[in-house]
Amino acid sequence: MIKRYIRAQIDNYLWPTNFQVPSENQLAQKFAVSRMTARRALSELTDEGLLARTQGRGTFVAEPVTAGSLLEVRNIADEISAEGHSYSNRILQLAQISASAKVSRALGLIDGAAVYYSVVVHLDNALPIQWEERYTNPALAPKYLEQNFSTQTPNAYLSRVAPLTGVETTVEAISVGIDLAQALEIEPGSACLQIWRRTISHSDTASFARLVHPGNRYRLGAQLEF
Amino acid sequence: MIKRYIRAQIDNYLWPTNFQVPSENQLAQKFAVSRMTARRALSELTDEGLLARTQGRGTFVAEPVTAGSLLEVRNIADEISAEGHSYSNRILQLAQISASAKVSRALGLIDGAAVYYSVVVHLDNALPIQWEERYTNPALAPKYLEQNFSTQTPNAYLSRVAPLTGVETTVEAISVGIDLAQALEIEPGSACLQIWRRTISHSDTASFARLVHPGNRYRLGAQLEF
DNA sequence: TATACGGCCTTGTATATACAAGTTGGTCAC
DNA sequence: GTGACCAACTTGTATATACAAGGCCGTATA
Repeated sequence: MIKRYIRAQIDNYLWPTNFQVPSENQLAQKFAVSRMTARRALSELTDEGLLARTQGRGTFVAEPVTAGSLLEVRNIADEISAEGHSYSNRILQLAQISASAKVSRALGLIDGAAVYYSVVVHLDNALPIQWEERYTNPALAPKYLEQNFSTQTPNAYLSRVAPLTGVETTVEAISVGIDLAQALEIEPGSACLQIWRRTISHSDTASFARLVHPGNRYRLGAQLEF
Repeated sequence: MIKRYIRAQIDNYLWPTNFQVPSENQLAQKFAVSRMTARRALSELTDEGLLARTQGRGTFVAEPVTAGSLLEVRNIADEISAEGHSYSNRILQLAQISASAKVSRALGLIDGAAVYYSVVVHLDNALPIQWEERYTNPALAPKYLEQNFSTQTPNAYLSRVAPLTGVETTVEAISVGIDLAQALEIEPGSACLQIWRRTISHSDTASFARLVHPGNRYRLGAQLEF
Protein backbone atom coordinates (compact mmCIF):
# COMPACT_ATOMS: atom_id res chain seq x y z
CA MET A 1 0.00 0.00 0.00
CA ILE A 2 2.65 2.49 1.03
CA LYS A 3 4.93 1.31 -1.72
CA ARG A 4 2.21 1.75 -4.32
CA TYR A 5 1.50 5.24 -3.03
CA ILE A 6 5.13 6.28 -3.25
CA ARG A 7 5.53 4.72 -6.67
CA ALA A 8 2.49 6.64 -7.91
CA GLN A 9 3.77 9.93 -6.56
CA ILE A 10 7.08 9.43 -8.34
CA ASP A 11 5.58 8.08 -11.56
CA ASN A 12 3.23 11.06 -11.79
CA TYR A 13 6.06 13.50 -11.23
CA LEU A 14 4.51 14.78 -8.03
CA TRP A 15 7.70 13.96 -6.19
CA PRO A 16 10.68 15.08 -8.28
CA THR A 17 14.24 13.93 -7.90
CA ASN A 18 15.74 14.73 -4.51
CA PHE A 19 12.28 15.40 -3.10
CA GLN A 20 12.24 14.55 0.57
CA VAL A 21 9.82 11.72 1.16
CA PRO A 22 7.67 11.87 4.31
CA SER A 23 9.49 10.41 7.25
CA GLU A 24 8.82 6.95 8.58
CA ASN A 25 6.72 8.33 11.41
CA GLN A 26 4.63 10.50 9.10
CA LEU A 27 3.96 7.61 6.73
CA ALA A 28 3.11 5.34 9.61
CA GLN A 29 0.57 7.83 10.90
CA LYS A 30 -0.87 8.54 7.44
CA PHE A 31 -1.46 4.88 6.67
CA ALA A 32 -2.27 3.83 10.22
CA VAL A 33 0.50 1.26 10.43
CA SER A 34 3.44 0.92 12.76
CA ARG A 35 6.68 2.68 12.06
CA MET A 36 8.47 -0.62 11.40
CA THR A 37 6.01 -1.47 8.64
CA ALA A 38 6.44 1.91 7.00
CA ARG A 39 10.17 1.53 7.41
CA ARG A 40 10.17 -1.80 5.64
CA ALA A 41 8.32 -0.30 2.68
CA LEU A 42 10.90 2.48 2.43
CA SER A 43 13.73 -0.01 2.74
CA GLU A 44 12.42 -2.15 -0.07
CA LEU A 45 12.02 0.83 -2.35
CA THR A 46 15.54 1.87 -1.43
CA ASP A 47 16.82 -1.57 -2.37
CA GLU A 48 15.09 -1.16 -5.71
CA GLY A 49 16.93 2.09 -6.28
CA LEU A 50 13.87 4.31 -6.16
CA LEU A 51 14.79 6.06 -2.93
CA ALA A 52 17.98 6.95 -1.10
CA ARG A 53 18.25 7.47 2.63
CA THR A 54 20.74 9.00 5.02
CA GLN A 55 20.69 8.61 8.74
CA GLY A 56 19.84 11.89 10.40
CA ARG A 57 18.67 13.60 7.24
CA GLY A 58 15.83 11.68 5.70
CA THR A 59 14.67 9.74 2.68
CA PHE A 60 14.81 11.26 -0.79
CA VAL A 61 13.69 10.36 -4.29
CA ALA A 62 16.69 8.95 -6.13
CA GLU A 63 17.90 10.16 -9.49
CA PRO A 64 15.89 8.43 -12.20
CA VAL A 65 17.81 6.01 -14.36
CA THR A 66 17.92 7.06 -17.97
CA ALA A 67 17.13 4.68 -20.78
CA GLY A 68 19.95 2.37 -21.56
CA SER A 69 21.26 2.49 -18.06
CA LEU A 70 23.19 -0.55 -17.11
CA LEU A 71 21.55 -0.86 -13.75
CA GLU A 72 18.06 -0.88 -15.08
CA VAL A 73 16.69 -4.17 -16.22
CA ARG A 74 15.99 -3.47 -19.83
CA ASN A 75 12.70 -4.35 -21.42
CA ILE A 76 13.41 -5.31 -24.97
CA ALA A 77 9.80 -4.96 -26.09
CA ASP A 78 9.77 -1.36 -24.98
CA GLU A 79 13.05 -0.65 -26.64
CA ILE A 80 11.93 -2.10 -29.94
CA SER A 81 8.67 -0.18 -29.82
CA ALA A 82 10.49 2.99 -28.90
CA GLU A 83 12.49 2.72 -32.09
CA GLY A 84 9.35 2.41 -34.14
CA HIS A 85 9.91 -1.22 -34.97
CA SER A 86 7.38 -3.98 -34.55
CA TYR A 87 7.86 -6.29 -31.63
CA SER A 88 6.76 -9.90 -31.56
CA ASN A 89 7.83 -13.11 -29.93
CA ARG A 90 7.79 -16.87 -30.36
CA ILE A 91 7.20 -19.12 -27.41
CA LEU A 92 9.36 -22.17 -27.87
CA GLN A 93 8.75 -23.87 -24.57
CA LEU A 94 6.64 -23.65 -21.43
CA ALA A 95 7.12 -26.16 -18.68
CA GLN A 96 6.99 -26.63 -14.96
CA ILE A 97 10.21 -28.28 -13.88
CA SER A 98 12.10 -28.87 -10.67
CA ALA A 99 14.80 -26.29 -10.19
CA SER A 100 18.44 -27.20 -10.45
CA ALA A 101 20.83 -26.20 -7.71
CA LYS A 102 21.88 -22.92 -9.29
CA VAL A 103 18.39 -21.88 -10.25
CA SER A 104 16.93 -22.68 -6.86
CA ARG A 105 19.74 -20.80 -5.23
CA ALA A 106 19.18 -17.80 -7.44
CA LEU A 107 15.51 -17.73 -6.58
CA GLY A 108 15.95 -18.45 -2.88
CA LEU A 109 14.15 -21.76 -3.13
CA ILE A 110 15.22 -25.12 -1.83
CA ASP A 111 16.77 -27.59 -4.22
CA GLY A 112 14.27 -29.36 -6.45
CA ALA A 113 11.46 -26.88 -5.94
CA ALA A 114 8.97 -26.57 -8.78
CA VAL A 115 9.53 -23.54 -11.01
CA TYR A 116 8.20 -22.25 -14.30
CA TYR A 117 10.57 -22.63 -17.24
CA SER A 118 10.01 -20.71 -20.43
CA VAL A 119 11.94 -20.21 -23.63
CA VAL A 120 10.96 -17.26 -25.77
CA VAL A 121 12.51 -15.67 -28.83
CA HIS A 122 11.92 -11.95 -29.20
CA LEU A 123 11.76 -10.49 -32.68
CA ASP A 124 12.50 -7.01 -33.95
CA ASN A 125 10.69 -6.44 -37.24
CA ALA A 126 10.34 -10.22 -37.55
CA LEU A 127 14.06 -10.65 -37.10
CA PRO A 128 15.10 -12.67 -34.05
CA ILE A 129 17.02 -10.44 -31.70
CA GLN A 130 16.96 -12.12 -28.33
CA TRP A 131 16.77 -15.62 -26.94
CA GLU A 132 15.37 -15.72 -23.45
CA GLU A 133 15.43 -18.59 -21.03
CA ARG A 134 13.65 -17.80 -17.82
CA TYR A 135 13.08 -19.56 -14.55
CA THR A 136 10.31 -18.03 -12.48
CA ASN A 137 9.37 -18.56 -8.88
CA PRO A 138 5.74 -19.79 -9.08
CA ALA A 139 4.81 -18.16 -5.81
CA LEU A 140 5.77 -14.79 -7.27
CA ALA A 141 4.72 -15.30 -10.86
CA PRO A 142 2.41 -12.80 -12.56
CA LYS A 143 -1.12 -14.05 -13.04
CA TYR A 144 -1.03 -14.09 -16.82
CA LEU A 145 2.05 -16.26 -16.68
CA GLU A 146 0.40 -18.64 -14.25
CA GLN A 147 -2.52 -19.00 -16.62
CA ASN A 148 -0.19 -19.79 -19.48
CA PHE A 149 1.42 -22.58 -17.53
CA SER A 150 -1.81 -24.04 -16.25
CA THR A 151 -3.63 -24.04 -19.57
CA GLN A 152 -0.60 -24.61 -21.78
CA THR A 153 -2.09 -22.14 -24.22
CA PRO A 154 0.60 -19.51 -24.41
CA ASN A 155 -1.23 -17.04 -26.58
CA ALA A 156 -0.34 -14.00 -24.57
CA TYR A 157 3.26 -13.94 -23.58
CA LEU A 158 3.97 -10.51 -22.23
CA SER A 159 7.48 -9.30 -22.23
CA ARG A 160 6.66 -6.66 -19.69
CA VAL A 161 6.88 -7.76 -16.11
CA ALA A 162 5.38 -4.90 -14.14
CA PRO A 163 7.80 -2.26 -12.94
CA LEU A 164 11.06 -3.95 -13.69
CA THR A 165 13.65 -3.75 -11.01
CA GLY A 166 16.69 -5.76 -10.25
CA VAL A 167 20.38 -5.82 -10.73
CA GLU A 168 21.85 -6.52 -14.08
CA THR A 169 25.32 -6.38 -15.47
CA THR A 170 25.82 -6.14 -19.13
CA VAL A 171 28.37 -6.38 -21.85
CA GLU A 172 29.06 -4.37 -24.88
CA ALA A 173 31.62 -4.08 -27.58
CA ILE A 174 33.16 -0.64 -27.52
CA SER A 175 35.91 1.16 -29.23
CA VAL A 176 38.75 1.46 -26.80
CA GLY A 177 39.90 4.81 -25.54
CA ILE A 178 43.55 5.72 -25.36
CA ASP A 179 44.09 5.46 -21.62
CA LEU A 180 42.31 2.16 -21.31
CA ALA A 181 44.15 0.76 -24.29
CA GLN A 182 47.46 1.78 -22.80
CA ALA A 183 46.62 0.24 -19.47
CA LEU A 184 45.65 -3.05 -21.03
CA GLU A 185 48.42 -2.98 -23.59
CA ILE A 186 46.17 -3.48 -26.57
CA GLU A 187 45.69 -1.66 -29.83
CA PRO A 188 42.99 1.01 -29.68
CA GLY A 189 39.92 -0.10 -31.54
CA SER A 190 41.13 -3.61 -32.05
CA ALA A 191 40.00 -5.99 -29.33
CA CYS A 192 36.43 -6.92 -28.49
CA LEU A 193 36.20 -6.13 -24.82
CA GLN A 194 34.06 -7.75 -22.21
CA ILE A 195 32.60 -5.27 -19.81
CA TRP A 196 30.96 -6.31 -16.60
CA ARG A 197 29.05 -4.10 -14.28
CA ARG A 198 28.66 -5.41 -10.83
CA THR A 199 26.91 -4.42 -7.63
CA ILE A 200 28.07 -6.12 -4.50
CA SER A 201 25.78 -5.93 -1.54
CA HIS A 202 26.92 -7.40 1.70
CA SER A 203 26.58 -6.49 5.32
CA ASP A 204 30.28 -5.74 5.46
CA THR A 205 30.77 -3.89 2.20
CA ALA A 206 28.95 -2.42 -0.76
CA SER A 207 30.44 -1.35 -4.02
CA PHE A 208 29.64 -0.79 -7.64
CA ALA A 209 32.29 -1.68 -10.14
CA ARG A 210 32.99 -1.85 -13.84
CA LEU A 211 35.35 -4.53 -15.11
CA VAL A 212 36.80 -4.61 -18.59
CA HIS A 213 38.45 -7.66 -20.09
CA PRO A 214 40.30 -8.07 -23.32
CA GLY A 215 38.09 -10.68 -24.86
CA ASN A 216 40.90 -12.75 -26.22
CA ARG A 217 42.70 -13.09 -22.93
CA TYR A 218 39.94 -13.89 -20.53
CA ARG A 219 37.33 -16.54 -20.80
CA LEU A 220 34.69 -17.73 -18.42
CA GLY A 221 35.12 -21.32 -17.40
CA ALA A 222 31.44 -22.09 -17.45
CA GLN A 223 29.88 -22.99 -20.76
CA LEU A 224 26.32 -22.32 -21.75
CA GLU A 225 24.63 -23.55 -18.62
CA PHE A 226 23.15 -22.05 -15.55
CA MET B 1 27.49 -13.01 15.36
CA ILE B 2 24.84 -15.45 14.25
CA LYS B 3 25.82 -14.95 10.64
CA ARG B 4 29.46 -15.62 11.40
CA TYR B 5 28.52 -18.77 13.29
CA ILE B 6 26.45 -20.12 10.42
CA ARG B 7 29.08 -19.19 7.88
CA ALA B 8 31.70 -21.05 9.91
CA GLN B 9 29.54 -24.16 10.21
CA ILE B 10 29.06 -24.24 6.46
CA ASP B 11 32.65 -23.36 5.58
CA ASN B 12 33.95 -26.14 7.82
CA TYR B 13 31.60 -28.67 6.26
CA LEU B 14 29.84 -29.25 9.56
CA TRP B 15 26.55 -28.37 7.94
CA PRO B 16 26.35 -30.06 4.53
CA THR B 17 24.03 -29.14 1.69
CA ASN B 18 20.36 -29.45 2.58
CA PHE B 19 21.22 -29.60 6.27
CA GLN B 20 18.40 -28.13 8.29
CA VAL B 21 19.64 -25.07 10.09
CA PRO B 22 18.40 -24.50 13.65
CA SER B 23 15.10 -22.70 13.68
CA GLU B 24 14.74 -19.01 14.41
CA ASN B 25 13.60 -19.71 17.95
CA GLN B 26 16.49 -22.06 18.64
CA LEU B 27 19.04 -19.58 17.33
CA ALA B 28 17.46 -16.78 19.29
CA GLN B 29 17.72 -18.81 22.49
CA LYS B 30 21.28 -19.98 21.77
CA PHE B 31 22.58 -16.48 21.16
CA ALA B 32 20.32 -14.76 23.69
CA VAL B 33 18.74 -12.43 21.17
CA SER B 34 15.18 -11.91 20.09
CA ARG B 35 13.65 -14.05 17.41
CA MET B 36 13.41 -11.07 15.05
CA THR B 37 17.14 -10.50 15.28
CA ALA B 38 17.90 -14.14 14.55
CA ARG B 39 15.39 -14.00 11.76
CA ARG B 40 17.11 -11.03 10.19
CA ALA B 41 20.43 -12.87 10.20
CA LEU B 42 18.84 -15.84 8.45
CA SER B 43 17.12 -13.58 5.95
CA GLU B 44 20.35 -11.84 5.01
CA LEU B 45 22.13 -15.15 4.52
CA THR B 46 19.20 -16.28 2.40
CA ASP B 47 19.52 -13.16 0.27
CA GLU B 48 23.17 -14.01 -0.20
CA GLY B 49 22.22 -17.45 -1.47
CA LEU B 50 23.75 -19.36 1.41
CA LEU B 51 20.46 -20.59 2.82
CA ALA B 52 17.01 -21.41 1.48
CA ARG B 53 13.82 -21.29 3.50
CA THR B 54 10.30 -22.61 3.16
CA GLN B 55 7.38 -21.60 5.30
CA GLY B 56 6.30 -24.46 7.50
CA ARG B 57 9.36 -26.61 6.84
CA GLY B 58 12.45 -24.74 7.91
CA THR B 59 15.72 -23.25 6.77
CA PHE B 60 18.26 -25.34 4.89
CA VAL B 61 21.80 -24.98 3.63
CA ALA B 62 21.64 -24.13 -0.08
CA GLU B 63 23.50 -25.96 -2.77
CA PRO B 64 27.01 -24.53 -3.01
CA VAL B 65 27.84 -22.66 -6.18
CA THR B 66 30.64 -24.23 -8.13
CA ALA B 67 33.62 -22.26 -9.37
CA GLY B 68 32.86 -20.25 -12.45
CA SER B 69 29.23 -19.94 -11.60
CA LEU B 70 27.61 -16.95 -13.14
CA LEU B 71 25.87 -15.93 -9.99
CA GLU B 72 28.95 -15.90 -7.89
CA VAL B 73 30.99 -12.77 -7.93
CA ARG B 74 34.27 -13.99 -9.32
CA ASN B 75 37.54 -13.08 -7.69
CA ILE B 76 40.10 -12.75 -10.43
CA ALA B 77 43.06 -12.98 -8.08
CA ASP B 78 41.90 -16.35 -6.83
CA GLU B 79 41.27 -17.59 -10.32
CA ILE B 80 44.73 -16.60 -11.50
CA SER B 81 46.36 -18.19 -8.50
CA ALA B 82 44.29 -21.31 -8.91
CA GLU B 83 45.73 -21.73 -12.39
CA GLY B 84 49.27 -21.50 -11.06
CA HIS B 85 49.90 -18.10 -12.56
CA SER B 86 51.27 -15.12 -10.70
CA TYR B 87 48.79 -12.41 -9.82
CA SER B 88 49.68 -8.75 -9.48
CA ASN B 89 47.97 -5.42 -9.96
CA ARG B 90 48.68 -1.80 -10.76
CA ILE B 91 46.84 0.96 -9.00
CA LEU B 92 46.16 3.70 -11.50
CA GLN B 93 44.00 5.97 -9.43
CA LEU B 94 42.67 6.46 -5.93
CA ALA B 95 40.37 9.33 -5.19
CA GLN B 96 37.46 10.42 -3.08
CA ILE B 97 34.84 11.92 -5.33
CA SER B 98 31.20 12.86 -5.16
CA ALA B 99 29.04 10.17 -6.65
CA SER B 100 27.19 10.70 -9.87
CA ALA B 101 23.49 9.95 -10.09
CA LYS B 102 23.87 6.39 -11.29
CA VAL B 103 26.60 5.50 -8.85
CA SER B 104 24.80 6.96 -5.89
CA ARG B 105 21.70 5.12 -6.90
CA ALA B 106 23.56 1.86 -7.20
CA LEU B 107 25.00 2.26 -3.75
CA GLY B 108 21.82 3.51 -2.15
CA LEU B 109 23.32 6.91 -1.37
CA ILE B 110 21.93 10.31 -2.07
CA ASP B 111 23.17 12.22 -5.08
CA GLY B 112 26.56 13.82 -4.62
CA ALA B 113 27.59 11.72 -1.64
CA ALA B 114 31.33 11.17 -1.17
CA VAL B 115 32.54 7.77 -2.38
CA TYR B 116 35.88 6.11 -2.95
CA TYR B 117 36.89 5.79 -6.58
CA SER B 118 39.65 3.43 -7.61
CA VAL B 119 41.07 2.25 -10.90
CA VAL B 120 43.16 -0.91 -10.82
CA VAL B 121 44.60 -3.12 -13.54
CA HIS B 122 44.93 -6.79 -12.66
CA LEU B 123 47.74 -8.78 -14.25
CA ASP B 124 48.04 -12.47 -15.00
CA ASN B 125 51.73 -13.37 -15.31
CA ALA B 126 52.47 -9.69 -15.78
CA LEU B 127 49.98 -9.48 -18.65
CA PRO B 128 47.06 -7.12 -18.10
CA ILE B 129 43.89 -9.09 -17.98
CA GLN B 130 41.32 -6.90 -16.30
CA TRP B 131 40.59 -3.22 -15.90
CA GLU B 132 38.59 -2.44 -12.83
CA GLU B 133 36.83 0.78 -11.98
CA ARG B 134 35.19 0.68 -8.61
CA TYR B 135 33.02 2.99 -6.59
CA THR B 136 32.83 2.07 -2.91
CA ASN B 137 30.49 3.25 -0.22
CA PRO B 138 32.86 4.75 2.39
CA ALA B 139 30.61 3.78 5.26
CA LEU B 140 30.98 0.16 4.23
CA ALA B 141 34.55 0.16 2.97
CA PRO B 142 37.02 -2.40 4.29
CA LYS B 143 39.60 -0.97 6.67
CA TYR B 144 42.60 -1.54 4.45
CA LEU B 145 40.88 0.36 1.68
CA GLU B 146 40.04 3.21 4.01
CA GLN B 147 43.71 3.47 4.98
CA ASN B 148 44.71 3.56 1.33
CA PHE B 149 42.43 6.47 0.69
CA SER B 150 43.39 8.38 3.80
CA THR B 151 47.13 8.01 3.42
CA GLN B 152 47.20 7.96 -0.39
CA THR B 153 49.86 5.25 -0.18
CA PRO B 154 48.24 2.42 -2.04
CA ASN B 155 50.83 -0.22 -1.34
CA ALA B 156 48.45 -2.99 -0.46
CA TYR B 157 45.55 -3.20 -2.81
CA LEU B 158 43.75 -6.39 -2.08
CA SER B 159 41.59 -7.87 -4.74
CA ARG B 160 39.81 -10.01 -2.21
CA VAL B 161 36.87 -8.37 -0.53
CA ALA B 162 35.96 -10.73 2.28
CA PRO B 163 33.34 -13.33 1.45
CA LEU B 164 32.21 -12.09 -1.91
CA THR B 165 28.51 -12.11 -2.45
CA GLY B 166 26.30 -10.29 -4.81
CA VAL B 167 24.55 -10.61 -8.07
CA GLU B 168 26.47 -10.60 -11.27
CA THR B 169 25.54 -11.21 -14.82
CA THR B 170 28.21 -12.07 -17.28
CA VAL B 171 28.93 -12.49 -20.91
CA GLU B 172 30.86 -15.02 -22.85
CA ALA B 173 31.56 -15.95 -26.39
CA ILE B 174 30.31 -19.43 -27.06
CA SER B 175 29.90 -21.69 -29.98
CA VAL B 176 26.26 -21.83 -30.84
CA GLY B 177 24.28 -25.01 -30.47
CA ILE B 178 21.95 -26.17 -33.21
CA ASP B 179 18.61 -25.37 -31.57
CA LEU B 180 19.67 -21.92 -30.49
CA ALA B 181 21.18 -21.19 -33.86
CA GLN B 182 17.95 -22.22 -35.57
CA ALA B 183 15.88 -20.09 -33.27
CA LEU B 184 18.00 -17.05 -33.87
CA GLU B 185 18.48 -17.76 -37.57
CA ILE B 186 22.22 -17.56 -37.48
CA GLU B 187 25.02 -19.82 -38.62
CA PRO B 188 26.22 -22.22 -35.92
CA GLY B 189 29.62 -21.22 -34.64
CA SER B 190 29.63 -17.93 -36.47
CA ALA B 191 28.26 -15.06 -34.44
CA CYS B 192 29.70 -13.69 -31.22
CA LEU B 193 26.77 -13.89 -28.85
CA GLN B 194 26.04 -11.70 -25.90
CA ILE B 195 24.74 -13.65 -22.98
CA TRP B 196 23.18 -11.97 -20.01
CA ARG B 197 22.20 -13.62 -16.80
CA ARG B 198 19.71 -11.74 -14.78
CA THR B 199 18.05 -12.05 -11.41
CA ILE B 200 15.00 -9.94 -10.84
CA SER B 201 13.94 -9.43 -7.27
CA HIS B 202 10.80 -7.54 -6.57
CA SER B 203 7.99 -7.82 -4.12
CA ASP B 204 5.65 -8.84 -6.91
CA THR B 205 7.84 -11.20 -8.87
CA ALA B 206 11.14 -13.00 -8.85
CA SER B 207 12.83 -14.69 -11.73
CA PHE B 208 16.19 -15.74 -13.00
CA ALA B 209 16.74 -15.54 -16.70
CA ARG B 210 19.35 -16.03 -19.35
CA LEU B 211 19.26 -13.81 -22.41
CA VAL B 212 21.23 -14.44 -25.56
CA HIS B 213 21.74 -11.80 -28.23
CA PRO B 214 23.34 -12.07 -31.62
CA GLY B 215 26.13 -9.59 -31.12
CA ASN B 216 25.74 -7.98 -34.51
CA ARG B 217 22.05 -7.31 -34.15
CA TYR B 218 21.81 -5.87 -30.70
CA ARG B 219 23.77 -3.09 -29.18
CA LEU B 220 23.49 -1.29 -25.92
CA GLY B 221 22.70 2.36 -26.29
CA ALA B 222 24.94 3.48 -23.48
CA GLN B 223 28.59 3.98 -24.23
CA LEU B 224 31.39 3.41 -21.81
CA GLU B 225 29.97 5.27 -18.85
CA PHE B 226 28.21 4.45 -15.68
C1' DT C 1 31.01 37.86 14.97
C1' DA C 2 32.14 33.31 16.02
C1' DT C 3 31.72 29.16 18.53
C1' DA C 4 29.58 25.73 21.44
C1' DC C 5 25.74 23.59 23.03
C1' DG C 6 21.26 21.55 23.13
C1' DG C 7 16.76 20.41 21.37
C1' DC C 8 14.44 18.23 17.72
C1' DC C 9 14.18 15.89 13.90
C1' DT C 10 15.74 11.95 11.06
C1' DT C 11 17.20 6.92 10.21
C1' DG C 12 19.36 2.57 12.38
C1' DT C 13 18.95 -1.28 15.55
C1' DA C 14 17.06 -4.38 18.87
C1' DT C 15 13.46 -6.33 21.74
C1' DA C 16 9.05 -8.56 23.12
C1' DT C 17 4.73 -9.95 21.51
C1' DA C 18 0.90 -11.66 18.76
C1' DC C 19 -1.17 -14.02 15.16
C1' DA C 20 -1.34 -15.99 10.28
C1' DA C 21 0.10 -19.58 7.12
C1' DG C 22 2.15 -23.77 5.89
C1' DT C 23 4.32 -28.53 6.87
C1' DT C 24 4.85 -32.65 9.44
C1' DG C 25 3.64 -36.50 12.03
C1' DG C 26 0.95 -38.83 15.27
C1' DT C 27 -3.60 -40.31 17.04
C1' DC C 28 -8.11 -41.66 16.72
C1' DA C 29 -12.30 -43.37 14.66
C1' DC C 30 -14.16 -46.08 11.10
C1' DG D 1 -5.52 -50.57 6.74
C1' DT D 2 -7.17 -45.97 5.74
C1' DG D 3 -8.68 -41.53 6.06
C1' DA D 4 -9.77 -37.40 8.96
C1' DC D 5 -8.29 -34.66 12.24
C1' DC D 6 -5.41 -32.26 15.47
C1' DA D 7 -1.27 -30.81 17.91
C1' DA D 8 3.23 -29.08 17.42
C1' DC D 9 6.40 -27.32 14.97
C1' DT D 10 8.20 -24.13 11.19
C1' DT D 11 8.51 -19.44 8.65
C1' DG D 12 5.87 -14.97 7.38
C1' DT D 13 3.92 -10.64 8.92
C1' DA D 14 2.66 -6.90 11.82
C1' DT D 15 2.64 -4.23 16.05
C1' DA D 16 4.34 -1.35 19.98
C1' DT D 17 8.31 0.10 22.29
C1' DA D 18 12.91 1.71 23.46
C1' DC D 19 17.24 3.57 22.67
C1' DA D 20 21.41 4.68 19.67
C1' DA D 21 23.44 7.51 16.06
C1' DG D 22 23.66 11.27 13.06
C1' DG D 23 22.16 15.78 10.76
C1' DC D 24 20.02 20.41 11.29
C1' DC D 25 19.16 24.71 13.34
C1' DG D 26 18.29 28.09 16.71
C1' DT D 27 20.01 30.06 20.90
C1' DA D 28 23.12 31.32 24.36
C1' DT D 29 27.71 32.56 25.43
C1' DA D 30 32.35 34.24 24.96
